[in-house]
Amino acid sequence: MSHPTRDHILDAAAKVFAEHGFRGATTRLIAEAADVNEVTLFRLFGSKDVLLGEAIRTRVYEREVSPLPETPGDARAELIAWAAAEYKQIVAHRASIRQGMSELNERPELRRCMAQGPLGGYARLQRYINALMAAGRCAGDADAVNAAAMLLGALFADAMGRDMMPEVLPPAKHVPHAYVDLMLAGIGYSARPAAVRRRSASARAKRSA
Amino acid sequence: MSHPTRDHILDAAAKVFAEHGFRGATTRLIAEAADVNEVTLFRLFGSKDVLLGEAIRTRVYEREVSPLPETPGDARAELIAWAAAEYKQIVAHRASIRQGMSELNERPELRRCMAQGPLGGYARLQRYINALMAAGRCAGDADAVNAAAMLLGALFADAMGRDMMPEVLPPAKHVPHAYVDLMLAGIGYSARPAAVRRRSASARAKRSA
DNA sequence: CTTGAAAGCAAGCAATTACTTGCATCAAAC
DNA sequence: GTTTGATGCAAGTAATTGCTTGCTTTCAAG
Repeated sequence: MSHPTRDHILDAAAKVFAEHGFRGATTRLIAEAADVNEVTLFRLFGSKDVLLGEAIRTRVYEREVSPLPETPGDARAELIAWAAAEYKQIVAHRASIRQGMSELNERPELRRCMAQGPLGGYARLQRYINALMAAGRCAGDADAVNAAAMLLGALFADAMGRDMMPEVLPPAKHVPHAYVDLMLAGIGYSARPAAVRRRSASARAKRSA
Repeated sequence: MSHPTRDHILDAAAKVFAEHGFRGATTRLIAEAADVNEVTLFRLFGSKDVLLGEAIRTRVYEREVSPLPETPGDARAELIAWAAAEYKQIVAHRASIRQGMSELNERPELRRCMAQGPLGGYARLQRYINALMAAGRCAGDADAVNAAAMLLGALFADAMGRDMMPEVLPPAKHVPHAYVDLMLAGIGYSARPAAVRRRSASARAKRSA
């Protein structure tokens, strides 16, 4: 290739990183994957650290955030759509995410940009659940932090674990609605807005313990 | 040290692996951590692969399985105790687990022994939930696979994410009961055995969507 | 056609790493 | 006291890796 673009090289670098991790992503491997002379990497980026840093930042962690309405309408449908989008992204980047997490000890500067995406997701979901609660559409004693952590955690763990042990997980197609429904039931959600609220199952379980 | 034991070296190797991963766990680093001459490693184990393989297998993935009764009694208490034990183990080994997951591409032979522990947990939890259902103590349309995946997934993701973004997660002490209560509420659990079952919140949500 | 910037290519360098070899040391078994 | 077996130590080897250098090729703008 006579005019390799920065983008082209960054794509290749991100791919090699996803497969082999930081140490395993040698400049020779990256050059080969980009179909570019190794020297070009150094001329364009200066060092492996800079190249991989930019690749990881721009190709993995600067993901678009999925939309979730500020004021809940059909909560189940909205949450399933949102969860499906989040899940899809995590699955798509699962290899890079695994590598990134394992690199946290040795490259702590990545922590902030790694946490950025997930943090946004948690915050958005918490706001949404709080809005549901404020509208009287779920149990009054529901905890948005717990519920958001549980749903996003389940999505994350599912995406990470499916490669390793698909047989104990729900079928991939059911993932978003399976976890969303469980979470909604967990916070005592009812589809009818402003319906009369009973004590939630959670409250019942707690009281009787 | 004049008589370094295999165990001592394996402990050190597992520790170095947890911090630096497979490639980063150089034989020099391991020898230094074990306070042993590097040559001793090769005399005792033959190669880095064998040494680290045994270290990972015996120190990380051959974890004891937490007990969960075959026939549920006080389900909330039993599940919280079990979840707390599982969570504690995941947290304790979180660094090694991260490294192990990132190494799956390059050392697929570890997959089986890596999945062994989690698989047992999922299976055990699924059986327990099915027993709850059979006893009529939760919604008849509950799905043990989904519920088990959600609870264990939340515990796993919480343990993995807490280093990176503790601020969006429940306080560490609340983790077991927070997720267990959400899951129980999600499957429509009631503490009273053989109580009259209403349609679960999950079923309500589904029907109205 | 000339020129200049950017890419390729071959070679190499210094550091690291897995692993080996040869020898000295030391402690306990006989 | 001597043997024996395991360890430490110093040195070295071959391969890998990040990065550099010097030179040639390419290609489009002027």
